[in-house]
Amino acid sequence: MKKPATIRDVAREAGVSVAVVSRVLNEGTGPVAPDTRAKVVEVIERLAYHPRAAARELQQRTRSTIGLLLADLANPFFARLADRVVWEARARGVHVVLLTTQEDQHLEAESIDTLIERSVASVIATPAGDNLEKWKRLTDLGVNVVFVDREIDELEGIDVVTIRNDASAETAANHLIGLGHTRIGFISGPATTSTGRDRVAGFRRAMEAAGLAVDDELIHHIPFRGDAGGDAIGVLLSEPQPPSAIIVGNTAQVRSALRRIKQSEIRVPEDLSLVVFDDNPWTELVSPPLTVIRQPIDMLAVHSVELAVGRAKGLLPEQRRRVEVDAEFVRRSSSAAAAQRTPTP
Amino acid sequence: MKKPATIRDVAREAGVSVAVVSRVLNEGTGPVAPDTRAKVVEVIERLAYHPRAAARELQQRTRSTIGLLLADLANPFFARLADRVVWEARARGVHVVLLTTQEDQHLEAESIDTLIERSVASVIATPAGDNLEKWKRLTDLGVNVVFVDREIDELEGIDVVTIRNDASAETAANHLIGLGHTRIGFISGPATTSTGRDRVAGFRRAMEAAGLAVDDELIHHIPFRGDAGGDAIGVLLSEPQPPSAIIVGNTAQVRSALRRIKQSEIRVPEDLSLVVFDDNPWTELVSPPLTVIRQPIDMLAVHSVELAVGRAKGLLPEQRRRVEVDAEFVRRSSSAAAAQRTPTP
DNA sequence: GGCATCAGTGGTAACGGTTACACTTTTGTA
DNA sequence: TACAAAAGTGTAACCGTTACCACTGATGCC
Repeated sequence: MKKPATIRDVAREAGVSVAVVSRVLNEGTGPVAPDTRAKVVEVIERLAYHPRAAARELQQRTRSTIGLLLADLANPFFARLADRVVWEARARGVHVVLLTTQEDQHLEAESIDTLIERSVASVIATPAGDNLEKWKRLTDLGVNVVFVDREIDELEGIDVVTIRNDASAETAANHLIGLGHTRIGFISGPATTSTGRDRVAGFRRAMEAAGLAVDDELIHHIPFRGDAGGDAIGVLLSEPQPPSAIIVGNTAQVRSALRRIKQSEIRVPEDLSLVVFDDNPWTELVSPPLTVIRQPIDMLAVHSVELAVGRAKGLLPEQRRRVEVDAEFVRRSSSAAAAQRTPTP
Repeated sequence: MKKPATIRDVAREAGVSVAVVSRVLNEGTGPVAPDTRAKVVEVIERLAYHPRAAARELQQRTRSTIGLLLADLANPFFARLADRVVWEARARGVHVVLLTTQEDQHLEAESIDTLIERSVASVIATPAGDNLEKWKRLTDLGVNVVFVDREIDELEGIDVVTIRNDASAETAANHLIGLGHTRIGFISGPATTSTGRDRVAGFRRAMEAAGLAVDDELIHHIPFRGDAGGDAIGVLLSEPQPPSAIIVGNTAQVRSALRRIKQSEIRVPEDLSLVVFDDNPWTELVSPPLTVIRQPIDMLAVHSVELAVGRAKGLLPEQRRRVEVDAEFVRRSSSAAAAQRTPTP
């Protein structure tokens, strides 16, 4: 456990000054004679010298790291997003500090503080609650913030990357309407999140455009964590006039919703058509394979990293960006024509 | 975008020296009069002062951060592991830098360099290839390394946390043997990984103990990434004497294996019994619900963080630890008694 | 009353890099 | 040949924090 070599050790060993070593380290910051460079490189190699990130960050007041603040890694949607973000970031020579909020406002606030202390150049986040001042403080400090998947309307100066939530929900609804369904249930995320609201808005728009009434009883806003999906299904199915189709617009609740349906007598799609928001590989493995709105996670990752890194390097125009990507509608077997059944007495 | 306040700003504003502010910041490093403390705290609050992590790290030669080096976040097993690790780490006031290797040796080597530069106190990792000297260099530098899920035998001075892979495979095999299966296929991870080898070893042991021949043709070592699971299934099923049961001991390949089976005419469990290594929530949602070896991810996370943080604080005895946790066998409907069918002509 | 102890505070040298600037030496050009 | 420009190198200040040490009074104890 010998203490690691410093830049001065290298300089002494190579018979040059620290400035020269530093210039070798940071290509392009000044001229170095080829011979000298070779010599220095050799010594660096021999001493297994690694410049310490902390010292570098202290001097330059920013660092080549982006913070990734996600709601919940146990949710495959976020897990895959994280995977892609880490990947894309690395392709650009940038590292990622990962923090999770577990959808908790306090943890989110704490995490933002951490990111401030870490003086990251940019932050990619899925905001959970409102923590308005915290986010504002972060941006005031010059940290570039990119919201992905969700957003907070009240905040300015923040880039946003999302899927077209309203349009996606509209597509899903139109699909079911086209199949003859008139009573359609919708399970969404919390009304405090933009995704939770936007999807419902798109759903409403489709229904209204088709001249169908929207029964508020059939719209459920439930949290992303926990197992509220099953309960929501239970409530919907025990309505006096239960829906003949349900859209689960809350990615995290698909599993628990599905489990509840399996436990019941309800057959899919004969008794109930189902469309879910998800990008899980297993949606095609269950019976019947699910009709899904597939979120283009890769695109979300690419764009958010692009923005985060671009801003950090000052390559982008001042004007904040809003990137919306289309989700893909994948029809499988969980949605079918509405039964022509006579109304139950 | 005003530049953030420093400890000197706080000191000046509060009318004290920087030493006092530092002592307020780091409880227990020296006496501070109650009045003075209150005053300083007030100023810190007012200036929204956050000590810069970089400066702190430079001074103390370590930091309160652990590196988490995982193979593949898109794999739900690792994703959940990451989630738990981040969670457990935070509970101990420690942050996590996440890196992924995508099962690639070169990326792993790069990542280890990064961790050195970042001067993390500890690293929790799922080693991919051998990168022996890299790992050695890391430990030589005094970084505490904890391998989780997998291990590298040749390396000393590294803590290990795994499930009892051999025993789990043995359990799975015994379950199938007990159901009357005699030709059992096994799909494992790469032979270069300890999990890949250990599971096969346990399988062999069970077979031999039951006096059953182990046909090497029925044992497949395949990578964790990609879709080799489907191909392996294909090969197994087109054997002259196909197995009546298959254990998929490669978590990452369960999905692709399952998809292949769905595409075929084979019925589960009538024609083929299936036991898979996995801890995915969806294994109970497919038809039939899968018999699984459930890996106790929480335990893996708790123990590895415990070790990583404990070592960093010097709380643990020098002696390296090896923690093995039991996996849980969960019987569902994908495994059934072997058919008493007459051999096909 | 003298002296050791200690709470409370301030000054300042590290920590390990980067970088502005000064200083040689080489090269290019009139 | 002379002189300007450019290439190559070294010195030292700085980034923001902690830790060590020195200093001042107040308190305790014989």
